[in-house]
Amino acid sequence: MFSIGELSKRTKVKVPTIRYYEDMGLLPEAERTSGNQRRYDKAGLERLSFIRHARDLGFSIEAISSLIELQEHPDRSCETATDIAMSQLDDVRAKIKRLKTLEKELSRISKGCDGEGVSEDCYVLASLADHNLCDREH
Amino acid sequence: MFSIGELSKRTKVKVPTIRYYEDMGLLPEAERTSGNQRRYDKAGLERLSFIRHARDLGFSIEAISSLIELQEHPDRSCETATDIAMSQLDDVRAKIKRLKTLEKELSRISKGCDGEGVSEDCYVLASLADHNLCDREH
DNA sequence: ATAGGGTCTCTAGTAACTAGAGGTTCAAGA
DNA sequence: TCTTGAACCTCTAGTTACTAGAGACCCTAT
Repeated sequence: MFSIGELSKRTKVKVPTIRYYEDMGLLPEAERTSGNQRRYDKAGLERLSFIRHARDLGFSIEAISSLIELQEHPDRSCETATDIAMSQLDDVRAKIKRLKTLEKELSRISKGCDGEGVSEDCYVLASLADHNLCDREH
Repeated sequence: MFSIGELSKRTKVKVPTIRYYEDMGLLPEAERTSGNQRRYDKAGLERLSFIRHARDLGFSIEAISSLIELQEHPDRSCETATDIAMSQLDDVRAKIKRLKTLEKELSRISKGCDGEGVSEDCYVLASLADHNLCDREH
């Protein structure tokens, strides 16, 4: 059994965040000492690692809740879990696509006036003001 | 002179968002009719288009504020504006990199069990629980 | 026994909006 | 000119996923 601070160190999840996850129902209510402090065991550690990992992958708290529920009622869980992961994957792919467009535009914009000379009008500001300069819609 | 609804239609920025931008100081306080309704002109339209475009590119409200201030005091503005754009570009590139890693992991996870048969243990849940299955740190 | 670091709860703040309540104004048609 | 209803007004509160702070209490090592 170890304290919340210890759990925090091992999982790299901050202490208030752990309490927040408990409030949100992602973590079960922790056991307490007689002095009301939370104590955790290996199961708690694993559960929190799972959550942390899923958050790192961009799953929302809500999605993680579903995943955890599936874990606890494992009848037909795999398909739904796969669905959740795939929709997460769609999101990620859409974000990448969008960001690549932005990268293009931004690199064009930033290159505008870092040499000498062209200080009369700022190319950055002009580019932002005039959407027509963009290659694509966004 | 046109109403906030009209401005909203033309810029595709929602009405409450326009008011929010005014509160935040991104937009100057709008002129009002005798009945206290906001009225805008071409300058207002251009300013909001600028903001919208910059937001689309992922600039924070704070960054946009700086950009607007530079616009209004154009002495040496170009270098700072370029700096802001470049740091934005760095952010975008970092996000792309990170998302690509996630994409790989997620596509590996989702492929785990969409065939038949393997329903005993859910690969999605197992993958999320065990970070060691990942190719890289994240 | 006591010191000080860790922990407790609770409230409020963050970014960038969005939604709703309750009331007022504008513009078009009768 | 009057009326009606859509659009507008302000203000408060809610969203997501936390983070920060206040003030009080606990735990452990010396």
